[in-house]
Amino acid sequence: MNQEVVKRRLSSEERQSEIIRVSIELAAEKGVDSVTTQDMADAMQLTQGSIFRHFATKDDIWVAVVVWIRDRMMKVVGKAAAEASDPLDAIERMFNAHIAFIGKHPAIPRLLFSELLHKKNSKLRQLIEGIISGYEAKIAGLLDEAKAQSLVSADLDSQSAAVLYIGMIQGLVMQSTIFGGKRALQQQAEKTFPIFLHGIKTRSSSI
Amino acid sequence: MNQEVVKRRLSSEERQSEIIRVSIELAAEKGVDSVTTQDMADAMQLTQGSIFRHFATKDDIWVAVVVWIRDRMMKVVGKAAAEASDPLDAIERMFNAHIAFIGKHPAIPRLLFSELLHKKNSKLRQLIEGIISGYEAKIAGLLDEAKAQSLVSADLDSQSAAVLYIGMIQGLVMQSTIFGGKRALQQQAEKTFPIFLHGIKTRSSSI
DNA sequence: ACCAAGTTAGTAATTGGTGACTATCTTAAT
DNA sequence: ATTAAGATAGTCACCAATTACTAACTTGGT
Repeated sequence: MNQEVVKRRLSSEERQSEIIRVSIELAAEKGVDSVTTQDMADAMQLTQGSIFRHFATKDDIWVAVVVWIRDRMMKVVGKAAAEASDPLDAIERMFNAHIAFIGKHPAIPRLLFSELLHKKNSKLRQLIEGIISGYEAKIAGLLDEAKAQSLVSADLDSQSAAVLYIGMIQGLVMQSTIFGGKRALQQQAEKTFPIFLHGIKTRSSSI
Repeated sequence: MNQEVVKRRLSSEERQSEIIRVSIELAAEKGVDSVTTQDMADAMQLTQGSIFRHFATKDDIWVAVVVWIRDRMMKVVGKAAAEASDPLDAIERMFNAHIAFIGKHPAIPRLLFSELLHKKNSKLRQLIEGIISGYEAKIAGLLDEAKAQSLVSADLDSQSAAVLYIGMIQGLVMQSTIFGGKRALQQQAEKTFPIFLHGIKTRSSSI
């Protein structure tokens, strides 16, 4: 009758991963700020208090979430870049990897951009700032290489182009947040990247 | 001794404007979600309860804020576009007007992008979606005109370019949120726009 | 191989605090 | 004198964190 679901007891490490996972899920649904520890517990069929067996404070959970994201993203994007033949190819591969990653975890850009950035918190803020500015620096660096190889315009401002690159991703995410799901994201991304690419390629003397 | 500040009593209409004003200010400082009605009251030297003489619910305040932003932005951007000589010029003038407007009210993109977009609320969400998609449609429309006048590449996807345009603004805002103030925003914007512009101009057959 | 002792994850109830909203009184302005 | 804005003092709901306790593993000594 009572088909009792086997309630496994998880190790603290496993449970921490579980908490991180559901936190990301919940943040995708209702936004970071409105996710409560009760929500997390409900999503895991656990009591609210037991969360604090595994994390000292709720803030620590978000820190762990952002670290998780950073590590996964670095791995995925880094692998994509490693397979590239030249700097421009690397940027394109990173872009595609990034979009695919976001498609799998729609909550992530929402977590990184904007919301947590405005917390006084400092720990979280610094973490996120580090991720974004590191990413931007990586793109700018690749663009400098591309310039050295004459793949892009010599008078291109690499940093500004990197800002546009990241903005492009933000714009695509917002677009897909408003209209439709991830299918739209992929398709829209494919159409948008060439415009960016053309923007950084050699121009005809005049600005 | 007690240099009693003359505490004027405002009409409900005046007080509503005041509430909208301080709400935007506070949202810029600490993010929309963490602004309380107590914060607003403090900022106006008023008691918390009095707020509700002028707005029925807190949500109504944010609705009023977004409506205020929409009206101001439409006016500023619309005027900029009206002075333009051609569609591309209109886009550039709109961009500059938009950046200048954001420079004056740094909270605004934070209000529109992301945070309030993820509220179930519907009223607010619809309002914001309307603003963004309307803006995007306006840009896409101008790009279509530009295409008709052969000012941009004939095979340009106007909608994708509009996504990139909006993303560019988001990227610039985020950039200036992380590093430095509005001075940086203006300067960075001037360097970034030409890259976008070049991206939409005539390309050499191949994509 | 066994089991008592120790350890750790989970529960249930509670605490301290905060925030939106309200009912009632007070006062300034016409 | 009337009335609308503001003050005061609440209520109610929610939430992070804690505490006292229990159930389920793990392990070392026999």
